[in-house]
Amino acid sequence: MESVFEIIAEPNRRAILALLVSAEQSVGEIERRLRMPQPTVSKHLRVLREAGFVEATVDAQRRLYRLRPEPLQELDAWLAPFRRFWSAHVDALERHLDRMHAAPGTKKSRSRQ
Amino acid sequence: MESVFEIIAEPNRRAILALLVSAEQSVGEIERRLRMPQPTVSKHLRVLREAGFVEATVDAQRRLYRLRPEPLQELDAWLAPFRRFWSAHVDALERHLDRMHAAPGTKKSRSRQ
DNA sequence: CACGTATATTCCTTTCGAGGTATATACAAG
DNA sequence: CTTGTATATACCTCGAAAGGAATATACGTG
Repeated sequence: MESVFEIIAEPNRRAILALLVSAEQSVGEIERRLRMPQPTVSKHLRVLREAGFVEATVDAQRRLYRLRPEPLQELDAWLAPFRRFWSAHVDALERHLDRMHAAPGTKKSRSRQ
Repeated sequence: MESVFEIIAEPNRRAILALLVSAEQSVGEIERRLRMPQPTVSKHLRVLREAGFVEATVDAQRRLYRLRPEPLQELDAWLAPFRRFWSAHVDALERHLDRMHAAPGTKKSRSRQ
């Protein structure tokens, strides 16, 4: 389970991350809110911790988990080239629609090129 | 393999997507460029196709695969809340550094609260 | 139609990760 | 020191997905 991508492939882990985005939570709180067995929560938290997605501070017997930004930023960076791609795509669509609007009756106007 | 996240968890699939971001490619081209056995390429392309990441057009015996934006946009949308989180984080860090700069000698200035 | 090329599919095997149950560890309080 | 609470870990089992090898399908050409 090397990569950021594998880490967030697991739905329960994504749920935990989504929960932590608002505020830090103890294991028990996560357990209750997500209705997830405690060992499951602990195991996923371990994975998230070792991958740098979360960090914990000790408060008596509790551990308070909070989000760390780096791995998600890495994911964001991975998306960058594709973002360029799809904005180009939207532009192309807009131009296409513009052309259709400019020349309305041209039924078989020429697909491709 | 339901989710977008599971699809991109596989490194070879990410490589294929990265390759297609510049231009459409035939299966053979992908095979050569990524030095991947042909059945492997075809199987990953199937997964990507069924998940809507790519589409193919037929050109004689070749199939030309190209990227589709939607699933990656979905991923981008999932990231949005976290983006808000980490920009807040950066802001907090900046404010913190500003304060340190303003009051330099205050060694044990008060952790927490 | 036979053949070559391009791609898809099938079958098999192996690996890995997730969940469940039980148990260990850590801390607080009486 | 015993008990209760909070969290972590160990062990086991199961399913799913990836890779390899072989084969099927589709198309073009002589």
